[in-house]
Amino acid sequence: MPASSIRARVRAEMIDEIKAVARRHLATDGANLSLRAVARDMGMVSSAIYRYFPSRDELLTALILEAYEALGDAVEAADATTDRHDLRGRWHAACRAARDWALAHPAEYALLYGSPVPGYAAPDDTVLPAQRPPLTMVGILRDGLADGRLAAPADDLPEPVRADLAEIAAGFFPGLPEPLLARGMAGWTQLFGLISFELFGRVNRMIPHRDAYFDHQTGLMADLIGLPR
Amino acid sequence: MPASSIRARVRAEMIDEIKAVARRHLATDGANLSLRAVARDMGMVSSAIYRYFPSRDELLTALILEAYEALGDAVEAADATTDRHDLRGRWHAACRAARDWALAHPAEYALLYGSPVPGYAAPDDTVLPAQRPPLTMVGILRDGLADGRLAAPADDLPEPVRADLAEIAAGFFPGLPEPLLARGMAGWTQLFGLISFELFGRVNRMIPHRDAYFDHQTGLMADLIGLPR
DNA sequence: TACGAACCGAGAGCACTGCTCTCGTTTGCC
DNA sequence: GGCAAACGAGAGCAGTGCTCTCGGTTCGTA
Repeated sequence: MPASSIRARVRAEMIDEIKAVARRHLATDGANLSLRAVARDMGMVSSAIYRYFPSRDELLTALILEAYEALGDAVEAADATTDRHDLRGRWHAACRAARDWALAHPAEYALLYGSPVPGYAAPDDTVLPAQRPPLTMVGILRDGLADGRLAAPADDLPEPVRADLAEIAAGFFPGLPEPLLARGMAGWTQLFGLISFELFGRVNRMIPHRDAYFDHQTGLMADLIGLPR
Repeated sequence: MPASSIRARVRAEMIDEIKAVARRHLATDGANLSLRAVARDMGMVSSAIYRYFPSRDELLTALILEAYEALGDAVEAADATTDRHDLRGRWHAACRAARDWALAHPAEYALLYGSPVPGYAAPDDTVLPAQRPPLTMVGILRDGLADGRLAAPADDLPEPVRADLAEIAAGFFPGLPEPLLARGMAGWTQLFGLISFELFGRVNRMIPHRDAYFDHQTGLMADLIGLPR
């Protein structure tokens, strides 16, 4: 039985519609979202929006959260639908999924990974969703290690780095060797750089064949990690 | 003989002062630069700024250009003051210089490498200065190849990728093997990702020892490239 | 079932933004 | 010396995020 039903339901619908309209504006007009424009699109007055979101930043936060979840879903789904033992295939699938999502939602990607808005501080809610893509990628390494298809590299890390990585491993991948984690994070870092360069238009004029270039670059990181061909 | 002297000099000084004040605002208030605030700081009325810059975007462009040059200077200087034959030392020096500059000028770095401003399109003037850091880094590889301290990897690239890279090589590093260029670009891409992650605060809470982590991560890319220890 | 409280949308208003236009004044070249 | 270009100030326009007030609706509860 719906506790506070009708009102609560239309309220939830309103919130969804505001987010949808805002997302549309984000896609067309770019990052600087105008609350007033969203309100206009909904046939409302700007102050009415404040019944649902206490500020423009809160609206942005809601969009960011959903975007993180969407990106995480895409990456995890791509990984999950690839042969568990095909480590390299999973790596490429995850990378491509992230890129595809970013190319399909450039403004939202910029919201997630672009320059942070000055006054804006990402709330803690966003921390976990933001970790899903890198966790997926490192998960591939863990699986490879588990079934013997992947060997941990013998890098000797400086002690502070090893300790930091050990802390991370303890939280997410108990037992994962630090050198392997380090290489996996390098792969994730490079993936982010690849997508950002492409999306923010810094290499486009130099590299026409972006799909093939992307695959080759992520393949290089797969080599660095040691994923078998 | 100063063609149009006093007035022109005063004008140039005004332009410099506006840029200086704007840069200060950028550093304190973040990316959304307010023309009016700059004008206020200079004891002027906002419309007076328009005598020197046709729009806020033009002011930003001027700042971006100078920032690119500053970053390029820093990276090139770091490389130039390292033993020519110490390839790995040069690589690390260039990477650290880029990171140090970014940490010292976070707002300007965000201007260069953050999400692009919606309406704003980077003018062609910025293309060459923007290429200085990656060119410096690939230059290290070229030097290493020239004096035999570095061997070109035997990656076989997909033909379109090889062709794109060959085009780039032809323009900047004639004769540089495409597989080596590809790995160098992977290094540059990862460097950008590393700095962005650190600056935009995505890994900070997980990795306290950032300096050591940074060096290790850039060292991994040096390994991938084949720079001798 | 009636009432009070919570919720909601509209509207006015504040301080701010980029930018334009006009109006005197100053400046410097022919 | 005169004239045009350059200059700074001011008013004003359209837009922004956000606050506050005012009526009207809705809902939980007594």
